[in-house]
Amino acid sequence: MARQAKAKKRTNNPEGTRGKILDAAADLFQMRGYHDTAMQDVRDAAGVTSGALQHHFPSKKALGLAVVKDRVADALRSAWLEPIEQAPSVAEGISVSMGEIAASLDSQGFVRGCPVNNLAVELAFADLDFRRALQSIFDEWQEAIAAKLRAEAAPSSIECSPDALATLVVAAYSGAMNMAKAEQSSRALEITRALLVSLLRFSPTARSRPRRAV
Amino acid sequence: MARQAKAKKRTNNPEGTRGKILDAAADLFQMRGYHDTAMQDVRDAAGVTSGALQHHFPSKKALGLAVVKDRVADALRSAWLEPIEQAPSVAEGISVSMGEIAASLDSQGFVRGCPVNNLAVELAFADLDFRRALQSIFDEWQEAIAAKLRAEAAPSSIECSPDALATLVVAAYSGAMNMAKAEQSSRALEITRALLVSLLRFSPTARSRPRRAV
Amino acid sequence: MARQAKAKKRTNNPEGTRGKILDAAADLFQMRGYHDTAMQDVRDAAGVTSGALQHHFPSKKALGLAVVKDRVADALRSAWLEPIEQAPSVAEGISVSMGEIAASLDSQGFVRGCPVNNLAVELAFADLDFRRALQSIFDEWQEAIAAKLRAEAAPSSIECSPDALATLVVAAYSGAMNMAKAEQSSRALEITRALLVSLLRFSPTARSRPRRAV
Amino acid sequence: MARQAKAKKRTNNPEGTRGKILDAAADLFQMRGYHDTAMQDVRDAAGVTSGALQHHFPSKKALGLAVVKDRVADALRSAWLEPIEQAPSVAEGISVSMGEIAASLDSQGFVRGCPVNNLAVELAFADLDFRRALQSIFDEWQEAIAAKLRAEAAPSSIECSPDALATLVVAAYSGAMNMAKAEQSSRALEITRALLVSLLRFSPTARSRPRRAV
DNA sequence: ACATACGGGACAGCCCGTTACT
DNA sequence: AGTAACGGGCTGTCCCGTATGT
Repeated sequence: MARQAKAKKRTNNPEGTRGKILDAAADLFQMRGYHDTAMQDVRDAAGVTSGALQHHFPSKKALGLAVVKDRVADALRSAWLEPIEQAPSVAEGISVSMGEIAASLDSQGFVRGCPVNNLAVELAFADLDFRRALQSIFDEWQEAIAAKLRAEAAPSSIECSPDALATLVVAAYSGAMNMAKAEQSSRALEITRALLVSLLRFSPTARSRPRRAV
Repeated sequence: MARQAKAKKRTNNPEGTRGKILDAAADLFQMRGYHDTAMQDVRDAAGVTSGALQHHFPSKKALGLAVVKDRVADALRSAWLEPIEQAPSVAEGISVSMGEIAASLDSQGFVRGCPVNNLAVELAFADLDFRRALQSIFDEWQEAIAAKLRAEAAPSSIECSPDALATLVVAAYSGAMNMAKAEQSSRALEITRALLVSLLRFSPTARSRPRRAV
Repeated sequence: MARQAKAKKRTNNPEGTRGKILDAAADLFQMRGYHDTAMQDVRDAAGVTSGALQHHFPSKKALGLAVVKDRVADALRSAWLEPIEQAPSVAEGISVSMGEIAASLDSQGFVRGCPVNNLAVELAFADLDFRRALQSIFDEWQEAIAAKLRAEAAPSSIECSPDALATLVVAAYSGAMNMAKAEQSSRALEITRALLVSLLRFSPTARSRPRRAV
Repeated sequence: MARQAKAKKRTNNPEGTRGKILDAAADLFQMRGYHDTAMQDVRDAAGVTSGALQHHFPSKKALGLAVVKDRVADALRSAWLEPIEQAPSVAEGISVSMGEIAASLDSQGFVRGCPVNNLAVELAFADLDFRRALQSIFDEWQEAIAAKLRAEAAPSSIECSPDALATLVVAAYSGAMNMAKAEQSSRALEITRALLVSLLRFSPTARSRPRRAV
């Protein structure tokens, strides 16, 4: 995953100082949280000096927001948005996304949690700027799922509107990730994936059989 | 000669002092997070001195763990475990719990998030002791729901086992709370509540006609 | 070593709380120094509570002075004063004292230093009360040696007066102990002992043939 | 023309700042001891800010070790090593060194003790790093004297080897300084100086008589 | 652009002592 | 006599940000 030939769509100038800082910061923020990460930790992890760090990010908050916008958002895109767009159905897209995440958790051996979640829980209430940045990520996330759901044939009932279902999907995933973090296991993630998939297959939008949830 | 009445009188009240500290800490940890809360904030909020605080909680971590065990666990019990036990069905229990939480959010006007979630996301990965304490809360939570589900007649398929459903419920709630925190609104909570309830009503375990949710 | 039948010569009331505290404090002060020893360390080492400690010694300084008077002075007496008094000559007395101290250092495997020295160096300059207490110990020490020297016949030259020689002996021992502490070895102590002994044997005050050192 | 014009101007002077800190720390450590000196005292005495102090010395221990290496060692050099090297004989070198030290004590009116001694007694046992640093100072000290003794003609017996004599000299001085500190007087120092000098004059290196110590 | 020096403020933990209580 | 609660204050360290220097 490090220096792979295949470039991301957005050119992040991975060789640059800024990129190294963002990588290090994204990693530390996800692992230890924003407040428990000192700028000096970022500095050390990125292998740059305070001056260089200061040059690119005038404050810790600026760095945090940049991480949200330039790293977390991208991570979400590649882990969720793209798989769902390219999948034949929402159910399969979710299955793939969550499956791969769970698999990577298992291979890693530990669960650091979802970066969107982590930062949202830690900062959304206290800081308006972070809230806005994270909220727009959540919105984009739900909208991507809802759009795909809408594209899947049959009209849905009010209670099971695509928007509502999308919210449930994101919520269930987020919460499952929290639980996975608390128990350092992919168990909750796998269970949630299975239930979510079967729920979506038999949701009102599917035609094959009379509606039977799960 | 004047000695100013007996204003000097100090009254020992260990349980009271301890309780005040825990209350203040639980509040601050939920609102601002663990790392962003200074011991001095706790001290001030509780109206105690450093000495008293030190006496009851020798370290910040000890205070944090005590908050988890003596306050967060209790909050979960009264907000989730008891309503579910006393409700005629899981669906109704969940509906009541989440409904009341959403209602209190609306009346408050802001969303501080679920204390279990908040601490789990911030601390579970980095600190083993917090992880264990929070994990046992998650376990208890799921088990309470699963037990109630098991008591609701019809056997379920493997995928829809009471345990799995319970995990989904907790995950969906947790994630919805995260989203609610990110957007400072009870929207995600309400949507998740509605979907969860309808899902549970029509799940294999339900046999008779749906009952009215709160 | 705990509840042994064989009592020390001086009855220190080993069963009493006060004695336990003094023993623990003397030990800690010698090992870690006065300022690096917390009252709580003393409390823990002595196995008593803060209240009990407070009851016997109203302040840390009071405890320190009590240690000087009730423990350090006694230690000096049994390690130096008595051996010298009972020895046939000063040279032999010194040889015995320093030899035994060096031997106990070797068997212990570490050098904690001389308690008189340690406290004098740490406290004599800053605190008048400690200075006085320690100074009187130094005085007693020198006087005991000088008295014995005076009793050893031949008159001495001015430069080699008994008082001066006694000062040199105490100084050489103290400094050797410092060096022993710095290098954690009895080397300096042994060398100093040997030189001191041969010096005293051939000093103007000695008249007869040298006697065998212990 | 006051320096008021460019009040904002801050001038970087790393060596100067570092030196000021070391000077202040060396002084305080000698006067009040290591543990009784707060970093804030150093900060205030040096007239620097916490940030600057932290930048140059990341911890109190680092500062302490730097003081030993950059100040105490130098002080020893100018007070002992150089006088001895330049003196015609060891005896005279010692006489000069100790005499000047005693004289400065008298003119000061108080005795703060020998910095090597003070730190060795306070820290050598508990801290390995300090022990090593101080031990190497003691070694250098003895070696300088021993080397000069070796250069002084006649071969010596084993017991009165130059190394042994050097150890005695250092020990006697150290201990005398301890006593001087305890009684706040140069008395012990002067006595020790006189005895040491006369001892060395008649030491094996003198040819006139068959070896007879003192 | 990057690197070092510095400013000033906070934070968690500790520590000595006093006071209520048994 | 002995225990536990409590009162304040201090200490070493850290941390974020700015200024200087190259």
